[in-house]
Amino acid sequence: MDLLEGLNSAQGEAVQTVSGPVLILAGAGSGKTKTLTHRIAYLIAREAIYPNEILAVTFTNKAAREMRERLGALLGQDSTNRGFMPWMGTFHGICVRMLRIEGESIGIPKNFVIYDEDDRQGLIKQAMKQLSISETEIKAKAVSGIISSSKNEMVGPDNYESLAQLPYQKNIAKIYKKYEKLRKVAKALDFDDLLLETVRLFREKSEVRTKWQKNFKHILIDEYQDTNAAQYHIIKLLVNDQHNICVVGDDWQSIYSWRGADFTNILNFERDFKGTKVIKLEQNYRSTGNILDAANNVITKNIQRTDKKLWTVEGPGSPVQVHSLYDETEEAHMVAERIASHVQLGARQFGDFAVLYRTNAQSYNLERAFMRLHVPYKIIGGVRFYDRKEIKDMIAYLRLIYQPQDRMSFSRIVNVPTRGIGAMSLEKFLIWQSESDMDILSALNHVDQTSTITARAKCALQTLGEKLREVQLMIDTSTPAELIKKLLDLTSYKDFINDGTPQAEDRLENIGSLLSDAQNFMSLDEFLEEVALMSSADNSSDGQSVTFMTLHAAKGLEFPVVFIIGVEEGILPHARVYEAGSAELEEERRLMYVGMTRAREELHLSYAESRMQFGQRSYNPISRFVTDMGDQIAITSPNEPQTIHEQEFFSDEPFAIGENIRSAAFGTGEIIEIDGMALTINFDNGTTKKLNAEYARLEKI
DNA sequence: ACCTGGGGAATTTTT
DNA sequence: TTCCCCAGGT
Ligand SMILES: Nc1ncnc2c1ncn2[C@@H]1O[C@H](COP(=O)(O)OP(=O)(O)OP(=O)(O)O)[C@@H](O)[C@H]1O
Repeated sequence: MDLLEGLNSAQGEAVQTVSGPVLILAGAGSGKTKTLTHRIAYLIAREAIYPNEILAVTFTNKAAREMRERLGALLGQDSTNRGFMPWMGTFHGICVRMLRIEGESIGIPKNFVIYDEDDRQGLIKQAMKQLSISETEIKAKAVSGIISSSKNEMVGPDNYESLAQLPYQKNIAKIYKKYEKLRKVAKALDFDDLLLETVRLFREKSEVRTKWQKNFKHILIDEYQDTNAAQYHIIKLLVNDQHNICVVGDDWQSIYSWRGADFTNILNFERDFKGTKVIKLEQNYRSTGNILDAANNVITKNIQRTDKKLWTVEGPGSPVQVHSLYDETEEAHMVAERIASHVQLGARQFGDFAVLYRTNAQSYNLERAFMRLHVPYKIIGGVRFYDRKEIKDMIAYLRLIYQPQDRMSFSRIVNVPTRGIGAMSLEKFLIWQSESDMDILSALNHVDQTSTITARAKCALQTLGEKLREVQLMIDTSTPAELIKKLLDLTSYKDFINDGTPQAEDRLENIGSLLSDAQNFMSLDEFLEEVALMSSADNSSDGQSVTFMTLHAAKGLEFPVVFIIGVEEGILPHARVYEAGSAELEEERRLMYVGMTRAREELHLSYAESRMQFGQRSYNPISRFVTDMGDQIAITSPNEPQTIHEQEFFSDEPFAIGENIRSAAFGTGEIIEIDGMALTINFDNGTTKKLNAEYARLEKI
């Protein structure tokens, strides 16, 4: 297969410039990701680079999976055969692999566990308790945020302490230190540590660094505009003197600065790597002209940005439509109804649609409306599957037997199901355990040696210890699924969740899904890694349902028809940025831009004149971004006759190729092609016209 | 130690 | 509106 097939000349150049640093700085839908994928295939097939000598970084696991699939297809290989695959994944995923292999040299045990946001907050609470800092003073959530952003800027606890000025900050410094201490005892790394410790590994162990520098002959990074300081350092440490690094990105689409991402990384790339070949891709293959124009009008209002041109050979297509609705219920209803009608018309599948929003809470109304109209949907993001209570409980059991120092997992499950061990006993046990030199499991087995705990609780802890030990002995000889089954059995967990409430059934079902999920893994560490790193954006969408997600989660995706809801002041841009400053407002604008450029053929924006927020009705004006779009947009108000026409129209049968129709403007003719809502019609007067089925008001004859 | 209900806070975005 | 935390009763 010709690996340059289907690429334009700039893309081809990017693929074939195999040595030296390459920067592909290009706008939305210009084929950056596609180019990157072809480049990897080209390196393997033409340049005879071994797959394991290539490091490819994507933004989500899902993007990595898709890239693997496309790569497999290009190379004629099976994408599930990891042997033929490069090192591919998110920064976090790659760091976990690296630390599992090399971490011991800097004191990280092979079986470290990964702490998520909940674990981190839990551990912070424990740290605060030990320091007698009350949660009414400082909230654990706030501390977590500060620790996370410090880590992303590579500010450690000592460093933070020296920077702390206010008493509030000094308290946080104390908590930060304590947290780190507890975290290390628990043999756990939090999300940010994965990056930070990898930096430390390469800095402190030059022989490890040299080994991997030699190994990775080519490094490729997608969505480079959203890399943070730690990630930047990892790259700098890993690139060898050949400087075969290719990064791809678009500063207009940087939307994660709140997480420490810094788009100046991409702007400074040329400075970082001398002799960089810069390739610009300017042709957009995704969206129609009107969508592109409107998006461009929004983004060019930003001051902090590079200049880029984007053009398309597509026609203007239908205008961006702005819908004004009475309230959020009507808004959701409008979306559901329009999608149902489009599909009923026969031109689209449910999977062609995406509904995007600024905050997760906005999906609630959508769900209700879609359920009412029986329109199938899938939510990407929101509550992760692995974040459900019952799932987290089972994972905590697994984690504890995998890493018997994992204090958070133990705290979570010690009394789940209830076995008569309260907060008091737990605290006493943990104090005693941490002063002994036993891990938690051994301490449970020897709990009779302590005198501070009541006999009743001791007995319960002893029994728990025996059960956990029994499962732990099976680790090396059993699959994750078998371990889960054993744990369910020993703890009677199913009886515990089957409490007769209506949700019990869902929970049991979730446990079932967990089991079947686990079947795909051979070893516990593999499974736990997947669980920890799987993000909410990694859910798969299918062709049979409409996709709901946040604007952030939509990055890198595309859909024929996109709805963006809640395009109001206070929501998009979000009210939180008003006081924050112009940089934050510019990021909101980029978010709008990202959302708009996901659409291929149709883009609908909607806003509600009134909206229920916190049980209070609020009235938000239309977003400034809409005003900025220019005049190529069509505004629909709820009570104008247009809506009524649409209703009448949508009750019609779908159009089909070969049917005869009558148009008020052009007379009678025959449909010769259907592309979404665009109908190509051969009129009897000899002309051929492309008309939008929604506007042209065609009548079947 | 466990359960229940009342009161108050909560929503930006996530690897 | 929903969820989470705490107080008080059992
Ligand atoms: N040379 C080409 N010819 C035809 N279609 C192309 C070409 N290059 C890319 N495309 C198509 O354009 C669309 C966008 O490509 P891709 O997702 O790689 O863009 P991108 O630059 O990564 O976009 P974004 O930055 O918005 O995520 C895809 O559907 C892809 O198949």
